[in-house]
Amino acid sequence: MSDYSPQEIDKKWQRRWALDKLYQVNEDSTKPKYYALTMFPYTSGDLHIGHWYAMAPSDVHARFKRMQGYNVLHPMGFDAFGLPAENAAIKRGIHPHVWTMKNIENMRNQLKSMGAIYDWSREAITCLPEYYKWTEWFFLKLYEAGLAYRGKAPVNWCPRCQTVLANEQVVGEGVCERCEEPVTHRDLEQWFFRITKYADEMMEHQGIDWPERIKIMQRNWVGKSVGTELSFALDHPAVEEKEIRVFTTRPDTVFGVTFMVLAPEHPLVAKLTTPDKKAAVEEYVEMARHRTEIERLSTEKEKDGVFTGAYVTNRLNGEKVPVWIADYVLLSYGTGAVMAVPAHDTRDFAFAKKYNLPIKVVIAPPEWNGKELVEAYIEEGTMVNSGKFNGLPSKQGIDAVSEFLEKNNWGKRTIRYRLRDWLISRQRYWGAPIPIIYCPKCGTVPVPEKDLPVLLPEDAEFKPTGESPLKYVEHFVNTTCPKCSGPAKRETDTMDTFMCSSWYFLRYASPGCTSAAFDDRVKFWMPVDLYTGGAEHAVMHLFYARFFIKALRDMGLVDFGEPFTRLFNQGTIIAQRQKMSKSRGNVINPDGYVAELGADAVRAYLMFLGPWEQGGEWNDTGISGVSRWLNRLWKLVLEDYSQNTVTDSADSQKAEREMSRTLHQTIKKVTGDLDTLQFNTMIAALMELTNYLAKAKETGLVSDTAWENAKDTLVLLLAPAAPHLAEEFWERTGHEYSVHNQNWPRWEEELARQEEVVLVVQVNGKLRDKFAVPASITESKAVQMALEREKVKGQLGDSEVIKTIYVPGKLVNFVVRFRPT
RNA sequence: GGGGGAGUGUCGGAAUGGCAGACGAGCAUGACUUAGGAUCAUGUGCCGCAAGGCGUGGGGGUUCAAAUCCCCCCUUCCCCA
Repeated sequence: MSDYSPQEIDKKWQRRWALDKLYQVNEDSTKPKYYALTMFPYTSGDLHIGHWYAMAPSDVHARFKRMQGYNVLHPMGFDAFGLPAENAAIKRGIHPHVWTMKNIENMRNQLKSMGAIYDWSREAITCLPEYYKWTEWFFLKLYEAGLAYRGKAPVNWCPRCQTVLANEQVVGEGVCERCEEPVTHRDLEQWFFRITKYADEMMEHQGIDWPERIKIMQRNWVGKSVGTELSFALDHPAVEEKEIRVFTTRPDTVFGVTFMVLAPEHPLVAKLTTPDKKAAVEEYVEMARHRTEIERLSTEKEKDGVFTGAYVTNRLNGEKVPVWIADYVLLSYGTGAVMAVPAHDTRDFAFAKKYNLPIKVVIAPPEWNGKELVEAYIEEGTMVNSGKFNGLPSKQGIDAVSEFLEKNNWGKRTIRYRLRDWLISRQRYWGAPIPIIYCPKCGTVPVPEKDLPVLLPEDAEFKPTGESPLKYVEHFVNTTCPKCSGPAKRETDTMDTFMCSSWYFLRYASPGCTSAAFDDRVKFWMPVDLYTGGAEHAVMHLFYARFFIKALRDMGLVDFGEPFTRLFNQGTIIAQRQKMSKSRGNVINPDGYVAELGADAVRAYLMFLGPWEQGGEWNDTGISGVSRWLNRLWKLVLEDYSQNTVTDSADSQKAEREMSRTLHQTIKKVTGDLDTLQFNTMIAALMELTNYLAKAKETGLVSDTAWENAKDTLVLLLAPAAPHLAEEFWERTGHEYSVHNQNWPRWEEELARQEEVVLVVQVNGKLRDKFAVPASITESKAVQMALEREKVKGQLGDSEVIKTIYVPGKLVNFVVRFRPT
């Protein structure tokens, strides 16, 4: 028997599988389909162990489903447009296309070394014209459907880099990720997708099996609040506006308003401020400008503000209330003004206390005795001090007051969302061009479908000017209007790369389709049965992809409304107790481990180091443990077995029964763990089986056929986790290629059942003894046997047994009262 | 501040109301060996000579029985503001 040399085995089988097209997928409908998708990687350069952590276990699951008889699609591709490619161009003078394709080449080879069942003939690369042609097409479709529009919007702007930044590039306390300059805002004409049209539907996750946490994040992201927008009358000589509008979810408390607060940046502030307050107000506005939003909204920080000297009138009761400014009110959120009800809002309460503003109770807590509140009462209660609404439960008051406000034209019930439309314009080169032409005569004209793709010109210059590099490529910009054939100009912004990743799963299902973005094969494969990836995409990619599919559904292009039926988020893998990052220099590259210990050891270790959803720490001694296990397996499976002929057949029958039981129990455990993606305990179960079989081999009690059967079962169970080693075993033990085309072993409940169980005996819930009994033992027999045990007798003494608890096959618990001695 | 996780031996973790610590790492002792970061065997939660007692971040509760369910607190990670 030769030694286990994973390097050779890896290469040998990877070559063979590729040659035989073993993992090529077709739309064979004789088997149930299973679409297992892993989020595709960004083409950053090389694959680190984090990528393996995302991909190896999902490959194991896909392989398992394949052996279970499903027609499995488990594709791979590359998210290839994006900023880093452009930065590389600026920094090192390499063209983004060259940089990206080189990275893909490298990453593809690394991926191949993992031994996954990716069908490379279905690969999708988002930066190639054959792909982004259809990304552009989707833009046109959304435009036709009225879901794409152009409008002015503030964008993040770094004054030092002279460039627009994506939200993700604004880090920490609002600074540029590259130069750490504080980011400012600029107003630019931008393209948006009307994702807010789907706000309500985006909060629903009916019929899909997603982690609660992600669903909650998405609901919070939509941030629906039902309330009323109402106005306060303003009568100020210097101001045209005759009212200030506020939004509240608690119209039942409007009678309790004792002041109003404007955001310091509110356009009315300068006009409203009386001369005597001017200095203080200006000073405060200046100070607020230097605070971050986090500081401003933190409830730990004491709220401060200043009085403007102006007043507004509460229309419900005619009371004049002072107008303050405070930085806990943000202009960007809501109307930039809030009505303050200190009695029933925590922040308003603190503010009122600090500045000695009146606190007027309008919602009486149950059994309130008219005393001053020591803290804001935010719960429901009975309306008081509220004119004709007095005595009404506050819950009904919300409707009653809203109705009254509406009748008088002082307000309107409104639903407000935190969700904003999706801004897809990027002032960048390395993305799919927005297929729009601006004609002086015809206005905004979409590029006709037949003219797609709008190709990215190769000869752009990458200066960080803050404008799209395409703007300076004259042969790109200058074009003719598709309508009137007059001279016209192209849109020079490109699309957010999340646009590319919002439909790539459709492309995998339609490889080679040149006449459309996708074809009927999508009907066969979609929706994705299991989607796995990091949770960081909760309110970005996963959100956008859902929106996309809903929009396509409404256009009649697909017949389902959710792209991903089941979602699972794996955790993060860390190194040296920290997240891996290039700057920390703790990035683990899998290549060295693969070269030394083989792909199977890396795969198995990643599964074994902890629960997949928790992630964990990479650790060199940990992988050596797994590697040792594979070496032990090598010996166990390939060394000759010889039955110990001196044993009688009763012993050997018993041993065979036990072995069969262990096998069936392991099949059950491993199958269950693979279904629920609990890879760590699956590997542990396989290790246990290995240890068990090693002992059985030594005793040599079972027949040759029983041994062969046990070995084969082990190899089959191992096949998804360690595909190379299992294939080698399969060949060397004389089976027909390939192990990966075999059926997944089934267990029989009858054979997995224990014949003997260990019964635990407790006295008053404390463990006192345990002994083996037949699994079929009756309650009375079990109790009787327990009472006869010496240790139990000693514990019980002459005390009185009040109650006996029996859990079948598990334990007997005697509840006793000790006699006083 | 709000929302969501997590806290168990020396370490990664297992057990989701019923034997706490599966599996692996580490450590210890022994075997084999010229040698060992190899392999094999045995042991390994803590206190105790033992009988026994204690033990799942801390405190309280429910239960015959709690790592697991409930309440309060502490620590920590992630997301949002």
